Amino acid sequence: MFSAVESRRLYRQVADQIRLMIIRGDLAVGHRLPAERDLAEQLSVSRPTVREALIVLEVEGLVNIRMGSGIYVVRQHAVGSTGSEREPVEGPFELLQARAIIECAIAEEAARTAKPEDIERLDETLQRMSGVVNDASAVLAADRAFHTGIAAIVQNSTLIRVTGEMFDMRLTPYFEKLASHFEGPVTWRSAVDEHRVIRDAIAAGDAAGAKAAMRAHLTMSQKRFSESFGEEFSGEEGRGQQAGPKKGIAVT
Amino acid sequence: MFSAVESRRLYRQVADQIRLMIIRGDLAVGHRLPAERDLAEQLSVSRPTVREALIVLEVEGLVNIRMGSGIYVVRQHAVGSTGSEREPVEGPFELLQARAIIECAIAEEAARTAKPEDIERLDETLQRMSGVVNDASAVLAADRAFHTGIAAIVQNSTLIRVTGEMFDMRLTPYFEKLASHFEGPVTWRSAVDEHRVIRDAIAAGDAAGAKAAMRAHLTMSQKRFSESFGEEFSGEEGRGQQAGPKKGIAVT
DNA sequence: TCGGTCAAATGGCCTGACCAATTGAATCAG
DNA sequence: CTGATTCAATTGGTCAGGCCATTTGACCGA
Repeated sequence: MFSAVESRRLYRQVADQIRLMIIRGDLAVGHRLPAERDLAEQLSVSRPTVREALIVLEVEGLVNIRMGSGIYVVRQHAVGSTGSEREPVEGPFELLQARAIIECAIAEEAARTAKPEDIERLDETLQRMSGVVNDASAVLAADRAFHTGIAAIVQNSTLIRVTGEMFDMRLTPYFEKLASHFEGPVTWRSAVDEHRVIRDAIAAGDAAGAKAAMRAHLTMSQKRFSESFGEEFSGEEGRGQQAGPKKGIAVT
Repeated sequence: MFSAVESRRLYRQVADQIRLMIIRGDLAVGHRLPAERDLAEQLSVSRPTVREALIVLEVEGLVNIRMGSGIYVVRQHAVGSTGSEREPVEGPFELLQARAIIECAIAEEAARTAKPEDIERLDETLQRMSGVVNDASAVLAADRAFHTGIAAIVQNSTLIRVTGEMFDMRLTPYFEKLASHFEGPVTWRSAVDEHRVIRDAIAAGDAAGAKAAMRAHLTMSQKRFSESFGEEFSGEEGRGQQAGPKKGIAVT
């Protein structure tokens, strides 16, 4: 649906066309594309439209644009999670399972390496989160900070990023709309308590305990999510996505 | 270096500025940005420049552009591996450490859940990889397939994607250039052997063994990477990035 | 052979115009 | 009074044309 709408824009179509030529190898890595003016003429579109298409491809990482020189192909396939790499669609339960596997491993590692200042930083996020359970956006930010804060103990920016991205993946516009209307202070307080258990295990250097606590937390989170999700679908079968749910959403 | 050059382009600066406003919460998720014409006036730039900046942000996943309606903030932080979310820059050793933590956890889980047809698929990737050790791009693809194939055993598309992305993160344009010129059949064969050990542990349902085998493989990979990296810098100190290396690069 | 200059080609940005899509207000009909 | 229709205003999409900044390669002179 979104995809169909998107592809109507001319600059997106031009980007798609050029991307296809790159993927097929017609435009080889390391080589230069025709100039913007030439592309515009060949494709019978305006030059700004070509520019816009090339910007799409540059952000995707396929090309490198150099002023005065030209546009160079740097990769044959898009990097990362933009565009088609996001398909097939990842379901919410898949996301939670992935988080369980990944974040448990990170918590385990964090328990082995944590220093007092790391624990202080975790405590700050806990304190902050406790104080904002009634503020939907602030509590989400604090929640995110706690999870990425555990990754930060390992001092690995890839882990921090992956943790943050997985957290953000749950915050699609749909779920964010739910959160802004029906947040649950009670469920957030439960989440804070569960965070404390994780914090304590990490502080104690108990790797197995940290893993188990994170597993328990994410399991509870999944349970809360499943309950609200099930209710959503059973009660709003034909209404589309604009209807509100009956209860607060699950929280980590 | 690359970052400094990039930020000179006005549309990139405008995108950076708007992104910052989104990250800070000045432009809240779900809300509409000012119109292109208004943004252009406020920022004292032309409207096409604003358009180009907004296209950057749309590809990054921060905004959604709707013709006739406006531009809406959909996320507070960029999704995936494009744009500023990549900063701070993730180093190659950080990436390997992250992979060790994440992929060991995935291998462990895979050993608990693998079925015979899963093992057959792993065997196919091993066989394929063995047959293409002299073809740089094909061996990389087979290598990637093995790693994502382990994630696929868990039947979790988030894990498949994260694994694939981490694999791809090593394949920056610089490293791809190295690979295309100086691949190493000997190192690839070592990698295949290490893959077999992982495969065998998974097939045996030995979670701890799978974890240890993956850890050993990624450790060896890191060792090979460190050796080639060190040689690269010591031998080509002032040449910039266009010089070729003296040896093959490390492989997983 | 090497360094400097210059012209051509390239991308970057701007102005102005017109078209397509959306939204909300006003009007009309039942 | 309520619901449907119409229309104007606003929005993004695309184009044409122009000029500026940067890069590259050819040419010339020492």
